[in-house]
Amino acid sequence: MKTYREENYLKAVYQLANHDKSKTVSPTDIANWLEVKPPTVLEKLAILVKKGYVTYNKFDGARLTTTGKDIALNIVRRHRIWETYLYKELKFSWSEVHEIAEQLEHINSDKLIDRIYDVIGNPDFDPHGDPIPNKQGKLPKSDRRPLSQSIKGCKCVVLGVSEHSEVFLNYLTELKIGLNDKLIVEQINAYDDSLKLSTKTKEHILMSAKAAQQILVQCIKPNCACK
Amino acid sequence: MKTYREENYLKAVYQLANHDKSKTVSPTDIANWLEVKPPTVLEKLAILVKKGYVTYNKFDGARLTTTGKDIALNIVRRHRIWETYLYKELKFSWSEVHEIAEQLEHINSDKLIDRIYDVIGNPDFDPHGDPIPNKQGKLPKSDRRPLSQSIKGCKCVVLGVSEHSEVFLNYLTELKIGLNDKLIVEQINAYDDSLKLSTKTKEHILMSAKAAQQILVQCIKPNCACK
DNA sequence: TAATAAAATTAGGTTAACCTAACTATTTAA
DNA sequence: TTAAATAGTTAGGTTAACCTAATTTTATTA
Repeated sequence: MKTYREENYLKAVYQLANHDKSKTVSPTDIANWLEVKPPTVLEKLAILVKKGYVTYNKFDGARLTTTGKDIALNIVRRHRIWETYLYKELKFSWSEVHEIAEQLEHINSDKLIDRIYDVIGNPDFDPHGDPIPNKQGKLPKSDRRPLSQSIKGCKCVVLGVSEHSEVFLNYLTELKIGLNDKLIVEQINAYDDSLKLSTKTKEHILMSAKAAQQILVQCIKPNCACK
Repeated sequence: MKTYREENYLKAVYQLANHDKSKTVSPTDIANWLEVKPPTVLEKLAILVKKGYVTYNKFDGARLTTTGKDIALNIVRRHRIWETYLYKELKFSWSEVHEIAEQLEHINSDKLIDRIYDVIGNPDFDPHGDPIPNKQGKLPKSDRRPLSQSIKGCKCVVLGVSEHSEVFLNYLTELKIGLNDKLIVEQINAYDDSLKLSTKTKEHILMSAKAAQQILVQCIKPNCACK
């Protein structure tokens, strides 16, 4: 039996591991993420280890086993499907969908998920550009990297954002930058790495390196030297 | 803070009280309904009494206070809105909606409920004909009573069912009797109280008293002597 | 590298929500 | 009307999920 708490612990491990792949997932990280105290996490980790969902030791931190990852990906799937549904079908805004999806993701009905996934047209990506795992837990391929890694002259398409905060999303809306928009990097300021961009609708957009790090793009300029 | 368990206890008291208004709601009734043991119920009742949601004593059983009733009716509201939504928008069948709505009713987002209530067209009744309480916990008026109380010659409109089991609903579907259908009572068998009915599409339908007790109707024959 | 800070861990405690077993009070029925 | 059955209650126990405080490890930095 998987309770919603157990699901949340597994999802936390998954998300923390993916957020920074170079770092191990420590009990303290999980505790901060879930807003509980480290001893609570240790206790739960022991249970998850016993159930075969994670491995844990002080040096490698917590890692999901294959089974654990399957469960985590299924919750991520449900979350992203609900977010898309709330956004597209029920006309919720960017900033509202996450919190409600956090609750809805724990509703236990495959048929319901299948049904709403059909209604939204079986997309591969949610409205943030995040990939929706399939039923087998496989993520659709997408070659995304931060806009900040672009070089001058690069032409990219916006495929997502790595920050989901309201203030950031509103900032993008103001700049009229949205999913699937094409950006041309006109200039990169060598001093602070800020960018000058142009889009179809707007030219000479100035953007800080900080913001550019949160925008995920794919280069579509043939033979571009960008990484 | 209202947990989903607390919500379920209050809903149970509400439903048991409404199911048989002449009977008090005993700890054992609640225990059977929620599939827990009586001591568990007693314990929870003490908490609910302390919180001011119910009153309890051995002789009157459990009764909801005004506050408790407001909470219970809000859950009933959410449940019936979700059932209608699942049925009408997501094309779930009669027999599937209840179980999923049992989970969805605990999702805490007034905005979500408002949104889906709008989508289904702000109806007063759910697909079982059960009234949907408004936000203030007021039930829409409906004058319903069992078909079994009809007399010969009575003409009634079907406004609901008091049994929601799959087998019963399938039986009605077979007889082509649905919500808002009109029935004429041709004959009542004095021996076993079985009825002979006719509808627009079918004549001489035989129905047991048992089934007729579960169908809720309103008489639409002017000056009918039925009760 | 020794002192300090931070993280991991252990020990022990709380609360909610469940349980069984035993007992008491109330009904029901012989 | 008394014995048997049923319902209500109390006592005491378990587990999950949290906690704080104290201790041990590990990492950082002066």
